[in-house]
Amino acid sequence: MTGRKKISVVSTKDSVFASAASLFSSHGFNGVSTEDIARDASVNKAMIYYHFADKLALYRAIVCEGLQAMGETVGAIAASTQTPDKKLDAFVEAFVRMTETRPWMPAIMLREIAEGAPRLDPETLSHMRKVIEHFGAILLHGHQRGVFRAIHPVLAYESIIGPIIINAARERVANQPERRQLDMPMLVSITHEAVIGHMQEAARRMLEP
Amino acid sequence: MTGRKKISVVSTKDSVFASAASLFSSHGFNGVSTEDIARDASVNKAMIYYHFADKLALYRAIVCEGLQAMGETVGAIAASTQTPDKKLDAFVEAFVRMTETRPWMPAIMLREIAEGAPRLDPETLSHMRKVIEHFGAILLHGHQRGVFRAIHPVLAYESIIGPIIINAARERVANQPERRQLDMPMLVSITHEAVIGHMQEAARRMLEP
DNA sequence: GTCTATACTTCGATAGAC
DNA sequence: GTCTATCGAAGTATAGAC
Repeated sequence: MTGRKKISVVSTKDSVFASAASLFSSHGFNGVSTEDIARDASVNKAMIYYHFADKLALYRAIVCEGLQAMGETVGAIAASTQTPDKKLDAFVEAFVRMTETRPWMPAIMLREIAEGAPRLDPETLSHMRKVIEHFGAILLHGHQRGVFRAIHPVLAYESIIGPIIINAARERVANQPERRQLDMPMLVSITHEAVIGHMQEAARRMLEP
Repeated sequence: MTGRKKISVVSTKDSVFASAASLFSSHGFNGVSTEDIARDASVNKAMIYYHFADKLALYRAIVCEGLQAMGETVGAIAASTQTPDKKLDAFVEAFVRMTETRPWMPAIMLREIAEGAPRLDPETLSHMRKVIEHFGAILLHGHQRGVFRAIHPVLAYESIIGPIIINAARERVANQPERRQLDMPMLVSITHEAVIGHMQEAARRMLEP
């Protein structure tokens, strides 16, 4: 308890991380300047370079943290003793919950897919791979039990996480006040419970033998 | 036949368009400079500004052309006299064919979703809206005939086009020679026929009453 | 840990000759 | 239609005082 320097509950490093995550999510890596981040975090620009090696290291830290968490969550589901159907439901719900706890991730993931993840370091790529591998294990478990049909694991993976992250990214910008003017079908709001229910049902139907 | 100035089959304007489409697709609007485009098109940088008002106008022309074509294709399917099931199959196939005829579109669409399309002009947005509306008409047709269950049209739309464009974007970078080294599950190649078959089946199962 | 000032680079865009 | 040269703005990063 000695030497408490700050009253504020969040450190500058956390402020930078939070602002950068939000801005990178909205505008992409190249659409955000270090000045934008400093302004949003109410922090001096030089502080970014005190806490992170450079802009790229900051970006990587954000993506790595998110994918690591996803890898652990999906790994726990795959390793559990539930039935394949329950695992599938849990996988869908976990992905939707991730869009709540880390709302910056969906848009970032979409951009990484679009670009082929050229910026990600090996550690982050390994977390990304683990998510797919654990999902594949769930698929295999169900197939061996005869409750899932044979299916290409990558197509199945994309068919489940694709709609979830696209819907989350779409809804995130739809909820921005300045966009409320345009009444587009793309701007409707859908509850997360509805998304979970829809995707669990769609996934179950897709995998039924 | 008077005054033919050029031997080359493609005009400079088309070269600029093609190079810009490919580069924007790979690196995003902010990830590409006008110099990059000029170099790739083997054209002087000033020529870009002769044919297009500015970088943004060039980008918009590319997105607008692609979405207009999609809107017309889906509109024709919705207006046809086929059964709802056949329309659904045709919709899936049309989307996959679009990823072949305009391979730059999937990644661009993913980024536009991630950003909430802040760069698109009203005309382009209207083409985008038409695609969804025509898809919604197919859904309604099937529901009225009792062959599709009630379902949120936006969720259904995202559930079909999401996996298609994500798979196309993923495969596009997977096929780049310099990425072949990393053996990731994300780098497998899947034939378009397999994608069409999978998504037609998944869509049919999703919409079955 | 925090801030100011600045060096260095890249990029979008245009003027003007041919 | 094509090209060279260049201006001005914006962005990354660091040096160094406090």
